[in-house]
Amino acid sequence: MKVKTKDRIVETAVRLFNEKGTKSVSTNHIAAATGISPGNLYYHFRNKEEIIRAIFEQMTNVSVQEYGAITTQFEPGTPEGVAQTFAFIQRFNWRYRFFKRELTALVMADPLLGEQFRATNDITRRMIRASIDQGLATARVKPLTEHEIELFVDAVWTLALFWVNYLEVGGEEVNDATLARGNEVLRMIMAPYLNTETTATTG
Amino acid sequence: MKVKTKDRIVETAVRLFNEKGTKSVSTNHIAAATGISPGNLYYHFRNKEEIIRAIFEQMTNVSVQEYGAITTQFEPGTPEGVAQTFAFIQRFNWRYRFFKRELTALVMADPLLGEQFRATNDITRRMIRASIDQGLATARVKPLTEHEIELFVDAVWTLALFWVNYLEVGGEEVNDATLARGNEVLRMIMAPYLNTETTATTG
Amino acid sequence: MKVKTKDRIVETAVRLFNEKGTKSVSTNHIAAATGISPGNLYYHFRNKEEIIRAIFEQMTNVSVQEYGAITTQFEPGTPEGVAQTFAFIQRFNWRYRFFKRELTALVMADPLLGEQFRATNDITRRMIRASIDQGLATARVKPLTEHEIELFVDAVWTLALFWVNYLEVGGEEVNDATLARGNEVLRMIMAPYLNTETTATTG
Amino acid sequence: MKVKTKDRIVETAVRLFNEKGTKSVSTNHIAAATGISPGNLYYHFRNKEEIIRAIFEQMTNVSVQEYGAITTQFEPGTPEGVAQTFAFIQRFNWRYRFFKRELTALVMADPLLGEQFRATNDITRRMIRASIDQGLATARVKPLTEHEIELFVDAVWTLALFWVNYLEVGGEEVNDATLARGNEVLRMIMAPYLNTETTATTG
DNA sequence: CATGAATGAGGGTTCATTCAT
DNA sequence: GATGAATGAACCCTCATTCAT
Repeated sequence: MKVKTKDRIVETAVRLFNEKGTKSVSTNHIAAATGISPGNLYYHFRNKEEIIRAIFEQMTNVSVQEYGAITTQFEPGTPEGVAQTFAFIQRFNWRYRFFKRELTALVMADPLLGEQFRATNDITRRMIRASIDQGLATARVKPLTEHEIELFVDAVWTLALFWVNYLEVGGEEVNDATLARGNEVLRMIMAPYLNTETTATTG
Repeated sequence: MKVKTKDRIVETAVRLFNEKGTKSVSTNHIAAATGISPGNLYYHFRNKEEIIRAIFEQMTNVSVQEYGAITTQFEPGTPEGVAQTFAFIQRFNWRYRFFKRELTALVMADPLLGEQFRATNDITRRMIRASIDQGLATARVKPLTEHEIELFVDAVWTLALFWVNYLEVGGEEVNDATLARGNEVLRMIMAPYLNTETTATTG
Repeated sequence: MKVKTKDRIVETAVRLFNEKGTKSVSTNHIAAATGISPGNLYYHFRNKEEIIRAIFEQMTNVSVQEYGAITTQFEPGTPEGVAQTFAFIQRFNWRYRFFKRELTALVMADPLLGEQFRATNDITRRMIRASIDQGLATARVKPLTEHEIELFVDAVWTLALFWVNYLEVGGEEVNDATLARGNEVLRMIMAPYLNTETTATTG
Repeated sequence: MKVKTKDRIVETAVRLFNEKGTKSVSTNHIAAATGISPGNLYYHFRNKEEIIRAIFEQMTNVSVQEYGAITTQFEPGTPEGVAQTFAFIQRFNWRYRFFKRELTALVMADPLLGEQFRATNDITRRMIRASIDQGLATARVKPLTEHEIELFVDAVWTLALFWVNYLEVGGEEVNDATLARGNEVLRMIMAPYLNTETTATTG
């Protein structure tokens, strides 16, 4: 079956947005790069914001699917599970890097997108929280107060969300090596709070 | 002495950029909000990019000055020094929040600015590194390998750079309480690597 | 028997044109509101102008039919006949109000429509003239010179044509009461030229 | 002193609107016909609506000035005064004919303009009313009930407002002769309600 | 130093219309 | 009869920038 025009538009938009940023990419650019007329683009999307929202929906689908795949292979909360998840998040953030780069601006400009993002963000936080709780239950994680757990989630999630940005603004190339380093940083943060013999390396 | 027009332009630009983002704020808006004519704005700055570069220079000056003030009052590497520095960085990131929000885009659009930023960024990394080295020398910090030190710098710097962004994208208000939480997160990351009796609170 | 698609298009177009004006209503809007595809609309009508022409034809049919019905019930030229006719014209002008509102523009944009309208308009004028002539013949109307008759037709026809517009531009609601007032105005104009005992009220 | 660009835009807009209607005349057309760039047009007016509002303001000024000039020369309420006023209104309606043609649509599309127009319209109605009251006081006009006065105002004002439209939709040329005929119609309506020797001719 | 009118390319978007299915 | 994706010209409007005064 032929690839739908709507999907081609989304795909092209992601590519161009990653290359030049949403503000520098006009709908006419997207149309031209997709090989369609401006009118046709507006047949499929009411406006530019809707394209971005469609991208975000795609992101949500991708992350649900891929994260699901990871959790069936690796037990969440184990070092291997954490490493795989972190690696996935980085790949994801790189694939849609314009989104994280411009996140605040996008969310400020489109409240609807803001709501959607916050909802997804909350879910993710809760998943991290659940992983930690499981670690506590199985004694893989050393005992922590409620407040400490919250701080821990913040630490982990900040790192996961912004590692790619961190590399970019520092002028470092984003590649397997630098992404793997992010995972090492994560392990270094977590290590002191884990019980003994969990020191397998990944990457 | 009267405030120079050039400075008023920069000040106004920062405010408007923070409110609406650089792309949504036109040079005519800035001129109008400053209370001058568009022509006059272009007498003081050759183009929009130059205004942003001027802002960045101001940022550099401010950070050198204020960080200098902190280091004369608090010994770097001590918990209090770290807390004060972190707090300053957060205030700073909030004051120029548009800059961090759009960092990648700005840097991509203006290579000159990119170089300047990377230079400053490197200096900051080296300062963090120096703090840790001093901690190792005074045994406040537990022994670490070279590689671990690097990872440690990454962890600390990622958090310091993106804590405000993290709050913003999570829909949390940026205020004293949430900024203080960032410091707590930082302390939690650092604590296991410090020697004993370091439990001073900040706020 | 099912209502024909062509008729449903016309009906929908009249409604939308009345609501938003012909220029603000696109053929795609009409198609969507009719519940059909744009392609299908263009199967039934070659272009937008043809839809408007079809509406005008409907208007002609409606007015012939309804005016015919009135003349069988009420003798033309009698006060009751005049009142009924005036009331009908007002209902008609309201039903197709977009048409009178935009008349000049429509006629200027589509010469064909212009010709059709002028033809109909002439017929109507001649009908009014005939009524007056009959009134003169039956002595219901006081003697008038040829020139006076012409002026009389102008007065009556201006009022009949534009009463709804007059209400609209004055910000008055168009309803039974305001339309009835139009008839009173008409009676006031005519009264001095009629012979005595004709003072029955209508409404 | 050179004619201001802003005034030239208004002047050009009136001409083009009269020729083709507001919807068919784009801001780019106006700019081109004025001999300026699109950007410059938008330097002087924020949008198309504002141009139309500026035209309306000009109309208000013109009518105040010219009507004032008439009332200093001719006593209001006298046949000559009425004739002069009617003639002025017709010249005025012809000069800004697009406005009356599209009045309802314009007012529907721009509520601000609607308010302004209604305000002006009310003032005019009150002026007509005052003329009649004066006629009653000086016994130039035969006694009338309050209700009759209201109807009289409606009759006169409908005719004055829409005579030009009436000519246009009837396919008649608008010129001195046809405008003079409008005055004759007006006289014919008024005559029966006036006392004796009023037979001055105009046009 | 400063004004403000002016430019013109380009942005997002709409729309009448076509055509393969 | 009907669908709906597709076209491309045009529309309203914004903006960085220039320049005569």
